[in-house]
Amino acid sequence: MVLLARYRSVLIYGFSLAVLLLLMKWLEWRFIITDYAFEIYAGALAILFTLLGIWLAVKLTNPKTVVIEKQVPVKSTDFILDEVQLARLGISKRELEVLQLMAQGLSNQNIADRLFVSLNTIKTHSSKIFEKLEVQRRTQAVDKAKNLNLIP
Amino acid sequence: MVLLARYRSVLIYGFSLAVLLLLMKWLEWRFIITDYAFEIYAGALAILFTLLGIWLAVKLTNPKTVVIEKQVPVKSTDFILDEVQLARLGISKRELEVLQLMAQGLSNQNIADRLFVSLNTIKTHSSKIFEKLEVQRRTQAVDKAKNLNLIP
DNA sequence: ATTCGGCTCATACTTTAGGGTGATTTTTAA
DNA sequence: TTAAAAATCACCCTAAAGTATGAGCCGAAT
Repeated sequence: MVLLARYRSVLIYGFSLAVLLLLMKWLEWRFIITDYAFEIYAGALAILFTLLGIWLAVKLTNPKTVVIEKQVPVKSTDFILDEVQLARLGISKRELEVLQLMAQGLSNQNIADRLFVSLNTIKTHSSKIFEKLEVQRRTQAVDKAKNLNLIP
Repeated sequence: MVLLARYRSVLIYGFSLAVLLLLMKWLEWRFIITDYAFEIYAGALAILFTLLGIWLAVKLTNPKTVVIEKQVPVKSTDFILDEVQLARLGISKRELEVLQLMAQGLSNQNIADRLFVSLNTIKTHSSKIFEKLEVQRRTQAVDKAKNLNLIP
């Protein structure tokens, strides 16, 4: 049934063709086609089938898909670490790691557990981070680090 | 000249039509069109002009455009407060204010000074914020609030 | 081989943050 | 106007964060 619906246009076209040929036959019987009338007949036929062809084409043509890029504000998932800043401030890999976890709201104890080191180690890292970022508190560090593109 | 280019297809069609009519005239002169040959002639004409019509339609039809919105990440400098979330969580104006300053790395004492209230007041606000955001620390609160679009 | 930076850990101490409770005063909305 | 919500503040106590200092370990560079 889907096939029938899909090729409905083709069927209609075929049916129309048959009807037209019958019509032509009838016209042939009805009038004697004279030489001068032939061009008119052929012209009418040409126009008719041209229109039929156009109609058929329009019906069957698949719509061309045009991709239009619409600018949609998306929370930029892309983050590019500013390694220049990182080097400039002299922040080590481990310190950056701590900074990232800090930004996620983890306590020093949490971070220590996560990295399998002692609480004191994290405290030391934190202190160095604060020194290098020239801040006093972790919330400041996180804020500044985000602005400097050190963390997402 | 643009017009000429635009309607080139139409011109070609018209030219083809003229050529075909001439051909028909020549054929007429060449052979005596007998009754039995007429249907074949008409059929060929029909098919020819149908194809011509299809070709014409395809050439002239403007492509049906289907707009597909492609999400392009744009760095969103703009921040729109999610008031729905704010209402859902029951966070008051003052609390949001405190939250914003908290996100900037200010200590409770700093915030108290900034808002001309006592440290205890800020502590109370903080506690309520943490309750409503279901967090334990200010760093968590800031992180969560940013994800919920409560603060920039 | 030795110096140096990075990572680790510890102890001691201070400051800040956070939890709990209770209370007063505005402000807002029914 | 009156009840509810918001904002204010205090006191006490605990937990977490931050400061200061010293030290051992290890790998890379000189």
